[in-house]
Amino acid sequence: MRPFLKVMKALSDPNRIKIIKMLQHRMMCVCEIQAALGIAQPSVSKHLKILEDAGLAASSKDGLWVNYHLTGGHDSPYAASLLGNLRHWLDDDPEVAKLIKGLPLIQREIICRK
Amino acid sequence: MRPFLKVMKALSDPNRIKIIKMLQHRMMCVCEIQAALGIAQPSVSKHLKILEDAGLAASSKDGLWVNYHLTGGHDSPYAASLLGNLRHWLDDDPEVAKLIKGLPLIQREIICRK
DNA sequence: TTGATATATTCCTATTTTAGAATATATTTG
DNA sequence: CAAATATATTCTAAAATAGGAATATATCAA
Repeated sequence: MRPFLKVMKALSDPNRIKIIKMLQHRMMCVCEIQAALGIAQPSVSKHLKILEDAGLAASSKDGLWVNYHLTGGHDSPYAASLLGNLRHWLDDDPEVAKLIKGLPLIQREIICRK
Repeated sequence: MRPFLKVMKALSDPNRIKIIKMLQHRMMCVCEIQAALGIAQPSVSKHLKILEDAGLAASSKDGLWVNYHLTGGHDSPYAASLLGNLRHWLDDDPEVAKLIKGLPLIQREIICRK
């Protein structure tokens, strides 16, 4: 039951759903996600940790950056199934659509690096 | 986004999942669910309301009793899909299995009617 | 090594969620 | 109509959640 509930809870927050929808298009580092969502950096890190714990996302370090990407849900059948559904769900949600449309403008070399 | 989140939130609570797993076997009234879960009656009513609002369950009155049953998810594609998955998911969860096994003993004529 | 930068963690606050007691509503029965 | 019963609603307290400020950690560059 626990792993199932973790996936459901992870998918119960709009910012985390937005993160997933963006990661469907490409991997992103924390500061890119922060810029896209317009929320504080620690909030982004915490959301990502919740997605990781649920088996929905994973990360790999690249120097200072930590790149996050979606998993295939190999650990969790629940994660696998929901990630599959979310592949097409919410594509026409206004907020999601706007985010995706603006995604090309979010580039770590421009957004980060003060 | 809102309807999707409603379904996810509705499925983020263990008692509500247990209710769904029981309703897969038969319709139940509030006092039967209360007896099965061992929680207060108002808590059951509130859980049921959340399941209804998400489009996962529906009710019909029969005298003093209110019978709850699962929907086909006709209002919500999210509800439909998740209900389909939950048809087999968590069947071997210990708590769920125990609940289902005890289901035949839960009969409104015996449980309710003081 | 020092300074700068990206990310994670801690701490605190505000909001939401859950649970149950008390109460209200509705329906059946006498 | 009055009593009994099943359910819903309200209210309050406890727990979980989300947010950001402050801080810690880690890596790169000079």
